[in-house]
Amino acid sequence: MKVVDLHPWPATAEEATAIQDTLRPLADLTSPGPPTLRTVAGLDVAYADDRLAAAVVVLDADSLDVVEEATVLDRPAFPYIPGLFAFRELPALVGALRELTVTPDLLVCDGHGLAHPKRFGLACHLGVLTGLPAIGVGKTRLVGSYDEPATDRGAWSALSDGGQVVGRALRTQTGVRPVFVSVGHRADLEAACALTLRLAPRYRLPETTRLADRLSRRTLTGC
DNA sequence: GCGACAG
DNA sequence: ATCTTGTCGC
Repeated sequence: MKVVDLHPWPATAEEATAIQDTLRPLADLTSPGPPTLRTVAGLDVAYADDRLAAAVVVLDADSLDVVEEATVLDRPAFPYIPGLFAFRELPALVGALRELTVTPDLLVCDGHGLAHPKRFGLACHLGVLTGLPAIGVGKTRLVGSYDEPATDRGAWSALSDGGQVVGRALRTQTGVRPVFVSVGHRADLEAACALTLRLAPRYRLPETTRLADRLSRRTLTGC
């Protein structure tokens, strides 16, 4: 699939923050979500020493069967700084997306979107660069506070930061820790949570990110 | 100054 | 993210 170029690429944290400020207004935070959902892509990155492997796995939205996979071996493009995490993985992830022959209807990112100190996490960034609907599903919190959701699958509570609801703590399986869902691009919070639940029929994490995680690790090991 | 801090 | 054994529980 086609993805816009990433330049200019930041050399400093200040430049990276400036790019976030520039792109933030382009994120669509209120659309109802993809009208038709045929394919869904999960993205993840694995690290070893100074190398990384980015993986994208495209699933059939109904059967959750794998439709296509793509990987890219690379070096971290930026140091890890909370809030600027996206700049570390973006080039490799975009490279993997470019190799896809099918254009997915949704991107499921491991990390946050709106639930970010500057309201522009990885899910927003990838959504804007690709133009595709994107949501963030994080394993841990970056910003905000929340009440512990009820114990049953589907239970949730608002994740609030700076007097604003930036996401939800969503229980995807009864009795497991919640995941943190936030809007990325072209899909509102309600849709993002419904999609997350649909993609996580059996485990805490969506099948998209579980499969992308597996693929990224295998790629790093087998080379 | 002291914590908190996606992956 | 990654380093890592056994162990508690369904």
